[in-house]
Amino acid sequence: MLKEERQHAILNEVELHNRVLLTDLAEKLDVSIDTVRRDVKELDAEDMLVKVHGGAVSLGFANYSPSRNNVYALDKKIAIGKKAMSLIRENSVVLIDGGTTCLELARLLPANLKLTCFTLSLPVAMELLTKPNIETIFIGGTLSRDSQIAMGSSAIHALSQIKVDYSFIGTGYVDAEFGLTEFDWDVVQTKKAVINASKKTVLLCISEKLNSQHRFKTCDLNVINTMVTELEPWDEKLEAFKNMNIQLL
Amino acid sequence: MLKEERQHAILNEVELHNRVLLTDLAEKLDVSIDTVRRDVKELDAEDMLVKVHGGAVSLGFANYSPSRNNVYALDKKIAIGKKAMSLIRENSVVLIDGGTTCLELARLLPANLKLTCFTLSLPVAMELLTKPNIETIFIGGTLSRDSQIAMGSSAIHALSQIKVDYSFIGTGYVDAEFGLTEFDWDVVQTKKAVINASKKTVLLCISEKLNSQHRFKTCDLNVINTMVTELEPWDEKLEAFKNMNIQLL
DNA sequence: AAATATATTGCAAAATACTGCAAAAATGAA
DNA sequence: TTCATTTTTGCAGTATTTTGCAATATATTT
Repeated sequence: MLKEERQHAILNEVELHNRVLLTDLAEKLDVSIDTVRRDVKELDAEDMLVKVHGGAVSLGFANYSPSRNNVYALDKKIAIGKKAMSLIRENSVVLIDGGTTCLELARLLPANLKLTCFTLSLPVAMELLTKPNIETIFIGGTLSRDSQIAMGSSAIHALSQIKVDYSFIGTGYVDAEFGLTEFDWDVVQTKKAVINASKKTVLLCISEKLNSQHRFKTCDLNVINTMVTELEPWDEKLEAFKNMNIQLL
Repeated sequence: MLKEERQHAILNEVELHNRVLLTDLAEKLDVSIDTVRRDVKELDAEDMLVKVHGGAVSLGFANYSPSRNNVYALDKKIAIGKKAMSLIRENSVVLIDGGTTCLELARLLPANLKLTCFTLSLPVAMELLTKPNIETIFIGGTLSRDSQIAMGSSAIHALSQIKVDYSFIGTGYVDAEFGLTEFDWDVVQTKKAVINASKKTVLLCISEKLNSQHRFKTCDLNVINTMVTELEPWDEKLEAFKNMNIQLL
């Protein structure tokens, strides 16, 4: 088989599936993984696809995936995502909310993890679609322009039909006493529906949001099962949350 | 055998198969491999084919590029989008399907147009969110990695709950006799649901797809109200579609 | 921190390409 | 036709490219 031929086959696979694993390509094309890796490297240099760890994604996809250039406190959010990852078991069913912290969690999901994943967020959905082993189900609804999240009655109704093992949610504000609060009423309604749709709810939250509040209340802290922050467990900022029935990560 | 004759044979092979191995050519033409190599080298210098390590590929094969591919039919699709735009009235409720042609329509929607817009397609949804006066509602469901579209029973159920003024759909293949067909069964099911959810259905279709067909049938042409192509109304390719009850744009 | 998966690097074997050369074939003028 | 000239062809030796493997480094996952 000609090298050019093989590279065409790779491009076709990538265009068709948007993301492919090098191991799959090697098997399908019946060459060593080194050869596929070299091919993908060349094609990447020619801007025919984008090489990623373990595989390749199509240009179209790489362009849709939102940039995280100006994400506030990115490293903290990555740290939170990594901690939250430890809760996810293979073949479980989870829901990932919108927001940049939840998006980081979606990014961190390994390509080989088998998972069923619900989401309300367009960017999260885009990210999940790059993972070959994740079945992604989008909860439809009216899309909010600024948060790029499905909301409204149809989203709430769709959520009422499911029960996931874990949901990972963000919040605008959190306070040990007042619980989770938001700026936006519709967001509150949707988050309530998310919490109802999950056996366990995990709150992802950077430390800046601790002990802050706003007008509309999503829920009390005791309905949250786990709170994940980037802080070490003994950090004093977490003091107020310690003698509540919440697992702190 | 004359050299010229042999080179013609080589070109034929290359045109026919897009790729040839020098070893195969040498055997088939019953000359040494050095001779075919020299022939291929000459043909390459004359830009009749592209010589590669171990063989040769046709010009089309060598120039293939997914990104360039996308801009290829872009003008046609933009033309179609503009024509389709003329059907959309302010404050109406429309549904825009997935596919690159429908995405062009979404791109062309003016920023000041007030509209309620349903869609199943992630890229279309992203695009619609950039338009300040369009209310976008995403039809949820299991997302297909390939087409980035919501499909499956939940999408179909959600579609059963709505009735839009116009739906704009694409198709894999269309034939005057066989109607609309697709490669993928799930896509067919979803498109059927889309058609049922709309008062009027508009098919957006570049001329390359006319008179082609595949395994699974979406619907007959008579359930389509309007077909939009980039062709002029009097184009002969449209002849077969003219005495059906379809508005041609 | 350990274990696993993926990447990179250098290397050697195999396949392919290039060079120069001589024999064979074709060409063309006497 | 004949013979010199040119072109074409195949061969042998040498370079280059491609490929898979192993060792090492890096990244990722547990």
